[in-house]
Amino acid sequence: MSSILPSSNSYDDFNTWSPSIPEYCLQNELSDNDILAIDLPGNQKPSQNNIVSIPSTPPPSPSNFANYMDKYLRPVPQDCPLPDFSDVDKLVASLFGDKESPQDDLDKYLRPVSQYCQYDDVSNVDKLMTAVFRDKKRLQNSPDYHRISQNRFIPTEVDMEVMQEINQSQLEGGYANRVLIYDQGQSIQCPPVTNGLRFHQGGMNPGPSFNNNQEFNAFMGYEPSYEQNFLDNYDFGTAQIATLDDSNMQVQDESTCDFELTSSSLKTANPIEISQNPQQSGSQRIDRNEWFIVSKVDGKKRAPLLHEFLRRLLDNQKYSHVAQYVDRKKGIFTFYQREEAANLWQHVKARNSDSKMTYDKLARGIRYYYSGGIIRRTAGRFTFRFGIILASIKRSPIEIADAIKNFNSKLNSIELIQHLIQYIPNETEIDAFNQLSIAKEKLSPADRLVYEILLIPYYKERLNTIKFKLIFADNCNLLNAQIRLVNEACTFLYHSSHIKELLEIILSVLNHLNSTPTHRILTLDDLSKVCDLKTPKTRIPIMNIISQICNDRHSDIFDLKQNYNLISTASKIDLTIIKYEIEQMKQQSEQIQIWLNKFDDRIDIEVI
DNA sequence: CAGTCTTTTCCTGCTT
DNA sequence: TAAGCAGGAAAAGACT
Repeated sequence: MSSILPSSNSYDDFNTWSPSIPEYCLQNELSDNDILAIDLPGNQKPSQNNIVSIPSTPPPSPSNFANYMDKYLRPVPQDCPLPDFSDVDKLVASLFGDKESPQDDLDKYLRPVSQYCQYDDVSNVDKLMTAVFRDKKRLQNSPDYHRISQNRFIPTEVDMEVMQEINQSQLEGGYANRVLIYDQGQSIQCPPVTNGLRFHQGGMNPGPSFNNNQEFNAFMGYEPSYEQNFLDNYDFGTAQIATLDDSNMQVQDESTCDFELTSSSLKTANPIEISQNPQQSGSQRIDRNEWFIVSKVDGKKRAPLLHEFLRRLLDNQKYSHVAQYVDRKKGIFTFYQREEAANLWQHVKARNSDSKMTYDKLARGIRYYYSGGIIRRTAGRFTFRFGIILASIKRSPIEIADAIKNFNSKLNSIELIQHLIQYIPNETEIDAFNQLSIAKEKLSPADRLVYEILLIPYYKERLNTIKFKLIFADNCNLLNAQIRLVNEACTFLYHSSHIKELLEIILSVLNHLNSTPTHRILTLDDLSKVCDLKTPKTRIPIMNIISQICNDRHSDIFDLKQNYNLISTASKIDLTIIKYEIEQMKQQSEQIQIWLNKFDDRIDIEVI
């Protein structure tokens, strides 16, 4: 595919597409006094003689711009359309016994993600756009800037000493300086030495080096649980994929947009909030609504039962200081602040009483669950373990076990199956069941269910097969939705002339400011780091200059905002995770094929 | 209003 | 020895 950008190295070509600073001056009728550059070769001490006008030669052209564009924003291959999961039922059928359906379908649906969409880092562009919009806003509203014409702003604070200070502190360290001087001596020095960007002079030129403060993809709290030995423990986790949260897709309204100008505001764009603030005990407000259970049948709200309260407590990071899972997979949890937990329970529970709830009483309530198998004993202090939830299931243990044996996924919810997988008994427990001293009829419902399941041949494999069957379609649809979104964002970016324009401006400015021949040409690789750069003295972001140029000459770039949602959302999707999930699903389906072949009594296998 | 379920309260004995 | 745990007994709130 041909790029809209010139591939030639010639400055002439460069001038035709890149708005260089001198051109910018010329076209805006600015004099040499408006914008100057300091050119200081080597460690030469600065003086007035070093202040020269911007060289007439434009900055070197990033000759590989087009290549970078291709590298970062590769188009979607035309011959590989997105998968359509509309016939996922057929696919499931092919996996679970319907030999008419070709097995190839699975490969078709679970192709490597690289075949659907190709991009490396949408988030870089996301950050850039954020910075540009942010500075535009700041330009318009900030008291720190003074509007000198319709679209021109200068810092209100005149810092006449900035030149000397920069000369002293920067040049001793061997940095070259470029200072843009706006009107009467008001100066913006760029690039700064803060944030790790240094412009080395002389000798080997390593080019700009940046802090290695790579943003990590916050990704809505996803914790990748990479099972190395998943074939051993058969635990097919539900695909944990980023949920498309609409609330995070909204671009802030112009009138309420309030970006901070500190570099940390970008680093924490998508924080995972892990509160470390312990709740004060006693009189703190407890929002009961937070704890209410909403009935699936009639939508009525009610206070939680004790075991429901415990689940919610443990699932809420806010209360991690009160109680936390020691081993989430096994359902083992510990109270860290017992009286705090009791206090919470006091305010949340349905039945009222004048007396104070204590941990002792709370624990007695928990111990009542032992007999039903909802919670089991552990050896640890203040430590309990969840058992199998049968409270909300009306069918008998024998019915449930029967459904598992016959792969009846309609009679088994994914919650129950996951739960059963979670609490598959260990060797000791299996031995205990084998040497049962009491009649099986006298077991608790939970124990009776485990007892019945243990009698089923290949019960672990059956449970995992049913689980895979139950979540496969949902997983496919979720993956598909996310891939589609990334794909759309890639396509948009690749074809967006505004994005190209923006990137060109940024690269032009940066290369111009760093235009001595020995300096490495800045490329798209460097763009994401540019967002945080500020002048050391006046703390003016580089992006401010970019914004100003956009404001003055390319205001149509701000139209990008209309499509910003798409890029912003897509940039939060981590393709690595999607790739991992697809790979997992493939492995699982292969494993299930093996299992299905060994289920000797594979009778009445129900096909969805 | 009775019956049921789920705690709540209090307690004794046992264990760590 | 104190603190925590186990579980019996009875009562009580909430719900059906």
